Amino acid sequence: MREEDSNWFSRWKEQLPSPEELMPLSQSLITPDLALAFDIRNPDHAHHQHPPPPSQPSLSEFAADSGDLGYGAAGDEPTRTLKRPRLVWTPQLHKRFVDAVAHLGIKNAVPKTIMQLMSVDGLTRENVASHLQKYRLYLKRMQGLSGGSGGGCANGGSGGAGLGVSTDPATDRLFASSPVPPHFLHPGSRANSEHFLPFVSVPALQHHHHHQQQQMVAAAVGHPHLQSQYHRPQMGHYVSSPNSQFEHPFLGRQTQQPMHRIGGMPVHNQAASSYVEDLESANGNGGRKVLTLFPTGND
DNA sequence: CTCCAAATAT
DNA sequence: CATATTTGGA
Repeated sequence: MREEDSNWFSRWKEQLPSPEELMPLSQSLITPDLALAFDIRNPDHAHHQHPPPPSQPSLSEFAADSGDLGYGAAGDEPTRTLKRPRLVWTPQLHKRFVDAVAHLGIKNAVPKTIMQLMSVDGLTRENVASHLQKYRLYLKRMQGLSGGSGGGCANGGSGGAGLGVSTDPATDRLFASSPVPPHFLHPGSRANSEHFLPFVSVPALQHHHHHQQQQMVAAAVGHPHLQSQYHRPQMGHYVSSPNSQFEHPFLGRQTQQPMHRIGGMPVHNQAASSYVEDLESANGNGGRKVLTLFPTGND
C-alpha cells in the first residue's frame, strides 16, 4: 500500500518544477499600506502605471475599497495605523502553500519556513500558521475517514458521526480544491520525503524592503461594514473528487467590471488582463465584495 | 518559539 | 454562515 505513496510522489515531482521556478514566483499580496497609500483614487490622472506586460500576466491590481472606517482618508498617510485586510486564500495560493509544505517536509514545515518558501510577499506568519492549522486538521480528518484506520469507528464522536460520509464538511471546500499531495500524514508509515530535498535555496528573502512598487499580484480586501452573508448559488456542488484535479468554480469567468459604489464614490476599477475573480453578492442588507486575482502561472 | 484551540471580526 | 484573523495558553 505504500506504492501509492510512490505514485503520488512521482506525479508530484513531475509537476514540481524546481524551486527556481517556484522562487521567482514571488507574489505580493497587496499590503494594506500600499493599497491605501497608493490607492485607488485618482479621478483625474489616469496615470495608471501600466506595467501590463503583455507577455506575462503579472499585474498588480489593487482592490481597495474605500474604507468607510473612520480614518481620514485622503491626504493622510497613515503610517502604521492600518488594519490588515482579510486575506483571501485562493486555491492557487493554497496550492503554493501546499507545495511549500510538501517540499519542506513535515519536519521543516513550520509556519516560518513555509512562509519563507512561499515567498509570498505580504503573507505573514500568522496567516500561514492559521491556515496551516486548518490544513492539518483537514488532513487529519481525511485520514480518519478514508483510511478507516483500524477500527472503523474510532472517531469518537467528534463530529457527530452519523452524518454523511462524504467529505464535505463544508470546511474543506477550500482544501479540497487543491490537490492534496502531502500524504505525509499517515501515522505508522512515516515516509520521510526529505530524501529528495534537493534544494532549499531561498536566496532572496529579506531584501528589498523599500517602498517601491514591487510586483503585486494578489490583492484581497475584505470590505466590511454591514454584515453581509454572501452565498454562492446554492451550496456549491463542485465537490470535486478528492483526487481529481481541482476544478475551479470560478476561473474562466471574467466578470465585467461592475462599478463599485463606495459611499457614493465611484471607484476606478481597472481590470487587468489577469484573472480577476470577483465575488459579489448583494443582499438586501449589504454587499460584500472580494477581489482576488492571482497571476500564478503555477500549475 | 511554535502549535493548539477558541474567540472575535469580517 | 463561513472564513480568516486574532488572542491566550501549553
